[in-house]
Amino acid sequence: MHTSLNIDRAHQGARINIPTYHSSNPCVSCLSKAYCLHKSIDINKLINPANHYVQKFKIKKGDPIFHNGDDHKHLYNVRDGYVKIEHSQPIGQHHINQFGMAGDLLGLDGWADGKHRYDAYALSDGELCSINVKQLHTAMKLDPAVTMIIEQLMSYALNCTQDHIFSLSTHSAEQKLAYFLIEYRNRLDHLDLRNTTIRLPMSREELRSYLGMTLETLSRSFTFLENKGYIAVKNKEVSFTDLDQLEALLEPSD
Amino acid sequence: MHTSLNIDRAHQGARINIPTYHSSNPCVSCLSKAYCLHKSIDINKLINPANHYVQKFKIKKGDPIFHNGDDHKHLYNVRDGYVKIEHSQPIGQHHINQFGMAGDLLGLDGWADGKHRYDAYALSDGELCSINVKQLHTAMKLDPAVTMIIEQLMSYALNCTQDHIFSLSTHSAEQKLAYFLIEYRNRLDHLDLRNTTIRLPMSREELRSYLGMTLETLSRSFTFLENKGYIAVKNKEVSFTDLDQLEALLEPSD
DNA sequence: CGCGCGGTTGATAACGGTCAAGACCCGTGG
DNA sequence: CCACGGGTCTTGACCGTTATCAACCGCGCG
Repeated sequence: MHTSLNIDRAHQGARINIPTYHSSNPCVSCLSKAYCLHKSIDINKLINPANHYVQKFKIKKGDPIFHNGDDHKHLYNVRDGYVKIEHSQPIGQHHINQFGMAGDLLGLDGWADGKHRYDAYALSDGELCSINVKQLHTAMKLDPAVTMIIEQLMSYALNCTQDHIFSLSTHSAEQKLAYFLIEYRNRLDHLDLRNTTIRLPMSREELRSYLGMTLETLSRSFTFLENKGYIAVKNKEVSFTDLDQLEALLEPSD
Repeated sequence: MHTSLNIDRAHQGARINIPTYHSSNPCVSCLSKAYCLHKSIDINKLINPANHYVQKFKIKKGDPIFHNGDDHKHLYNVRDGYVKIEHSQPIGQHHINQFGMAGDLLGLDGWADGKHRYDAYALSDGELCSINVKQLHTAMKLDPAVTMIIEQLMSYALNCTQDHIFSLSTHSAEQKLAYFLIEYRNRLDHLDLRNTTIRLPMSREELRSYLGMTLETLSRSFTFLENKGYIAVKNKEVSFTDLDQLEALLEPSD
């Protein structure tokens, strides 16, 4: 089935298990390393002091991470928790264009002209790694593998947004929700957080914004999928009761 | 694997005609240089033989440039003419996610996993520069400025797709068209092709796909904008008769 | 307990999709 | 040069999906 293949392939970045070492470098003992931009870099290189450009810190639900207009001094890698990336409109309107989870790289929007275009907020408590852009450039010179990873991650990010565009421009409301749920679940799968029940970290309002529909239509789409028996919804908990049928919804109608 | 300076033609089957390699660097005499990824690189560095990774070639309307599944061996910079980037669906359906014009860099989709995800075709006769990715990497090591440019262009591309997402998820059909026309005109402006009348290189069907609506709705949106007096439409020629009002359409309703 | 907030459900209207027909454009060939 | 034909584009009538407006539910909290 094509559409699901699409989803799967979009998230096929080969994720490698890297054995743990011990050092003062936060990356060396990082449990999320396998999902980070350092995933395929020789771990020994990270012990090099020149590569100490990563700093980890905790975030609490609601904390801002960066703002539109801020200087683009860091990239951020999510270690734990969930974040949203949104575009603030003048009249108090927001449009969310990304939900980030462990392993996602944030802040690529600022690289074009040195300023962030979007706002990022924590949707839950969590932990981030900030990556100093200047020092990252130094590391890129020292180790071409870092450059490769960054390129790949940016290309990957580009492909994800293209998938989003595809969904927005071709799917119905119910299909958009189904597509989102499947894709979201797949991303969790890759983090070994697979479960038949997932908990959505975002409110209906935030999801509405991401999917480009109204609150009411989103709510009706949830109940539609629930009545069909494809999912079970309890507030922010979603159980996948018939994944095959849910995916079948996305097949081009005959 | 390509280590020679000659442009390889390892695409499957006959693709595009790449002429034999000239001794002089095509960038040095390139008229489109100002819109290219080399725009802020010292031109003298381009004369360095190690930087001879660019090959220009002509394309004719309808020519494929790359295909989904192709190895990602080149990036392409548009010198002249117009191209479309589309995603082919199994059942003969296409979804266009980008229209490229002079100065646009194509093929970033393949960097994530080494294979192109999309198809690119010429919408008009034109001229492209193919940039060998391997040799580009060499150039990036030699000159960090190249790395910076690539990063910036990828970040810029990301931001453009985010703008597209924003339009798709918040605008009405007429607003989507207005937004597209304004943005398209702005891009032409940057190429010093400013004119009150522009000629769209794509068919209604192609534009329909890009904007995520039906042919009929697109057509009606054109006539809506025309009846309002904001534009004048004659086939693919569009004149901007009241740009201010057209832009006012995009302001959040009062 | 009552209030506020997030979420759901219902009735109605508007927008956009669908189906069908007609107009226009343009290349081809008489 | 015009007539023809096929594809592209536009217009019209109708219908389905989604937005809008409004009421209601359930839960947490002061």
